[in-house]
Amino acid sequence: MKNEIAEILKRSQLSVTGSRTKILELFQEANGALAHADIEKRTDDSYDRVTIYRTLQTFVEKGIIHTIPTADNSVRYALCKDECSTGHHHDNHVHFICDDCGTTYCLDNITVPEITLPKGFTQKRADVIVSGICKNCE
Amino acid sequence: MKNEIAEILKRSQLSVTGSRTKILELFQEANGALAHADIEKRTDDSYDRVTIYRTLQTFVEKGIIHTIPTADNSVRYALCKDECSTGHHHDNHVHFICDDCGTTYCLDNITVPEITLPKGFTQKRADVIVSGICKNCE
DNA sequence: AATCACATGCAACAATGTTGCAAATAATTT
DNA sequence: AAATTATTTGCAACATTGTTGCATGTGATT
Repeated sequence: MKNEIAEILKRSQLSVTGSRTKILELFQEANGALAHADIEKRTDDSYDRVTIYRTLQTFVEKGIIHTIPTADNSVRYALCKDECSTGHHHDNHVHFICDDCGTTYCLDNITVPEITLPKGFTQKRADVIVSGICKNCE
Repeated sequence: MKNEIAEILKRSQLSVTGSRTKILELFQEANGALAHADIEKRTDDSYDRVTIYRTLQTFVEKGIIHTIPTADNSVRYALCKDECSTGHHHDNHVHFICDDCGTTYCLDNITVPEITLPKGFTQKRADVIVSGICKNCE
């Protein structure tokens, strides 16, 4: 719903614009993560490359999306679930990247196991990146 | 030791050259991970940028170093411990990235917890990226 | 020492990301 | 509803990062 998207933007004190609405829509449709290039393709060059970069940056800052670490140098973004934005939890994520089709899944229902760090280290965030073959490619 | 480094290279069927020796040395000195840019700096532009790219690629292929997933778009590399090259284990790594100084630590002594994936997903590799404040910056 | 295979450097290119600024659009005020 | 203000966008220019082909140089092999 357009209205829902507008609400999300306003809640983060962002102006409701065409590009932001469209990009948020894309994230809601995609049930995986998106890279900058994906967004460029799926918007048919309606928006400037720079605008997309800035929109993604803004969304990350506002906690609407989060980045997913990858072993190659391709940054991917995914929608944050509610817990992300409320901040009432450690920023923990489990992601699965398919070696075959490249799709990135957010496994939100899986909790990140506790990790005991050496003395002197303080944990702020933990990401688990599992790679292998996904359910569509097996 | 130069000899030890030469041994590592020969074992992987690689010619022993200046750049490879130097870059391997850097990894042994650094007790963290290195990015391409770090290596460029620490070699004082003695080697071409392309050579460094290719050397890193080769090292990854031969299992001498491995990449570390990061949330920003900076690929980092770290030396593989013996288990990496022998291949007798899952490719699992726990890394710690300091938000303050940016140093990346390989926490080899910490084991990656088992993660139960949804049906249809097959795990090949798992990386845990913990970020926060390291022992030097606390 | 000569040959062969491989590694390197250079040049050129491609992709990705950043910054400043003027024009356009959204939000706010009157 | 129009005018003002604040914010966002697009363009241009640039910076960084990574890739490829090819001639030259160096390490390995005989």
